[in-house]
Amino acid sequence: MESEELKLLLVKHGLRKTKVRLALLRHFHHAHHAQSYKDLQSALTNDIDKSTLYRNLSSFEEVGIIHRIDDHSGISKYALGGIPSKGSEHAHFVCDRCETVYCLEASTPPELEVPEGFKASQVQTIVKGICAKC
Amino acid sequence: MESEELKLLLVKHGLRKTKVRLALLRHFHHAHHAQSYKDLQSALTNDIDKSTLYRNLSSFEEVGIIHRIDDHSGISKYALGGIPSKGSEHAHFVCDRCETVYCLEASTPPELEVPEGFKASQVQTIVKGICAKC
DNA sequence: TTAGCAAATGCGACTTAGTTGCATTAGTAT
DNA sequence: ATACTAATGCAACTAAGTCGCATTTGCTAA
Repeated sequence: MESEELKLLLVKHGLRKTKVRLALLRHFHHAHHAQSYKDLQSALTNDIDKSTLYRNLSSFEEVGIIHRIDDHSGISKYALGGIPSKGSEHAHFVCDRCETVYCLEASTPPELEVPEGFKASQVQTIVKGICAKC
Repeated sequence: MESEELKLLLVKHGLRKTKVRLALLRHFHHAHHAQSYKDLQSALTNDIDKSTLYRNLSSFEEVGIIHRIDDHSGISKYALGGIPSKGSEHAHFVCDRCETVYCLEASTPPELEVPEGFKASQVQTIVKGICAKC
């Protein structure tokens, strides 16, 4: 993805083109797995303020540029792609050894039985195991 | 479950019978949904030290008396029953309105496809929706 | 181009779940 | 009863994430 395309991505979602945002998006585009706050902070050469970074992650999530992943580590991870809507849901793989989180794009959400009176609207799946690198 | 049974539960797992632990277990036994630290603290009449409570939850989890549930709220919840092993896994239901967490005992774990080189060992599922009470 | 406004940034202080070290207390085995 | 070990309580700490506010920057319309 070219710089121009990244800028378009921001404009398309009504977000201003700032250095921080472009740097973030550029990194997300190169990353092949989900990124934590720390991953992002250490990847970006000139460091970004904590609140700024978190606020941008929120904005990106809100407009659907990225989605937040809870891998049960207590630390949120983020990856390109919008919040999975009905039909586009995908599971996430968490490596037990290196703790890297991958999106399992091809995964289909299972239809689960819920008790009488309960109404399910969304299913979130996390697969734990060992990744290809470990 | 009688007091004697609760004591046996502790002994069986090599844990000492203390007032705090018995109170905790008694409450877990009456609870019909997963309990957070706050739930437990406010349910127990004489309050328990924070570290003591957390340490006991860890001990219980370690020996398999309870299991910890991550409902993506950032707050761990706990419920009776050991860490789900192959075959005894179950999903968890999180109410979008009241945030109560229920164990879906009857749920079967879905078999998910993972990419080449990846090895899945466990699948954790969270179902979001509206519970019977809401 | 520039003036002006709203949005984004950076900074610091704060919140809150959970942890750790340590002295004291209480279970348990002998 | 004794003595040892584990559990408790307390206080101080950690770390992810949030919030208020002053300053800066991007965008728009004159």
